[in-house]
Amino acid sequence: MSSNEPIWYDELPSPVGILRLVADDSGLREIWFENGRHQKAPHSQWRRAAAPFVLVRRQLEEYFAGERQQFELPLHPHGTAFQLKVWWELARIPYGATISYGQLAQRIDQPLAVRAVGAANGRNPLPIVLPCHRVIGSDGSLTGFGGGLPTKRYLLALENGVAHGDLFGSALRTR
Amino acid sequence: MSSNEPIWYDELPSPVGILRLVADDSGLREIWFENGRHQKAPHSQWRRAAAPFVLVRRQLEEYFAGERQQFELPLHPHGTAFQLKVWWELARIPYGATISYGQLAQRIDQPLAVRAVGAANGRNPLPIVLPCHRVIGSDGSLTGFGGGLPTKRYLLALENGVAHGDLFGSALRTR
DNA sequence: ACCAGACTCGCCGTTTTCGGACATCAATGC
DNA sequence: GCATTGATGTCCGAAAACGGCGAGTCTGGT
Repeated sequence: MSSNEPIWYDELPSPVGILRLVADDSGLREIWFENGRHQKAPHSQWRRAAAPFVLVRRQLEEYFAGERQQFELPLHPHGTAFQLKVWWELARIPYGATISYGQLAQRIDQPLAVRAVGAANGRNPLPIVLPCHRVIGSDGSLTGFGGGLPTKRYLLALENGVAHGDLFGSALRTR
Repeated sequence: MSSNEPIWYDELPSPVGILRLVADDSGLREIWFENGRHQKAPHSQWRRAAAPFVLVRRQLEEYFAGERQQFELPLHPHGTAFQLKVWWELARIPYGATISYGQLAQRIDQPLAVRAVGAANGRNPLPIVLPCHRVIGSDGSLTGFGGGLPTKRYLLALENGVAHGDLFGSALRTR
């Protein structure tokens, strides 16, 4: 049956809404956006606790304050071999940069697996920390984000030092 | 990914061949027949140990010596809800008795789920202890057994006090 | 000419769906 | 006798559908 190992969760307010954090003893497993796309209820056997998330909380707060460009956290995302390959490649996109899905496909040596990369991106269990928001359409359009396009736009604006007030007024095209 | 909880295994010689025993901390999980149908190699992360199987070993030895008619062991079989229902019902078939797949289906209040019962029976992870060998065709034929029909015949003969020598000469029809 | 959209088609991993096969058995029609 | 059929849950394989794409074509408006 499923694992007996304990799973922890907690919530964290942020400029882009409440974040639900999930972790096990070996690292951070998931981050959900409140009202995000794959929103689901915490599993009944999970336990709420703040202690496992002290590091995560601090680094995310620093990130949103514009004071952190890189995360140093134990991560433990779950997925297929292909998905993990894509997700770890995300971590290598520099802060503030953007690449296209096609380029990302090339970087994992599967230049034709473009749609598959898109699908894997769409299931990134650790948004923000694994910066899937830095991947955009080859024509510069944002095309999609689990936490909603405004959030994607906000994160990119944040990383480019743009003033925060214009959550809905950015110059970045939505399409 | 999967559980971190330790899994133990060991082997036990018996009149019907070597038995592979698998257990976790909450009870016996599996018994395989050497050369049985769903024969598989022990998982690489399992650890071999004798201590968890002291009780199991003694009770099985007593059973094969004809000195035990009922097992008193912590069991922890894994399966679907339906399968567990079938398997626990097996434990209520008296020593030496036989019933048909149809009767077994009735006892779990699903008189039509006869084939499903057959399939569940075929996946009994704890043969001998959960006596699937006591389930036979409605016409008295043995019809099938994970450890081979001769073994099924042997177990039934043992439980009926028949002399052991005739492993292949029993009067019980094979079909 | 040029450009923005709308449309088509090929690409690929994952998910979903579907169809059989099973350690059955009783009823039916021939 | 004997083949057929229907009822049940699960597993397994195959097949199809489905995406946070992208390059190419076509169309219509300037």
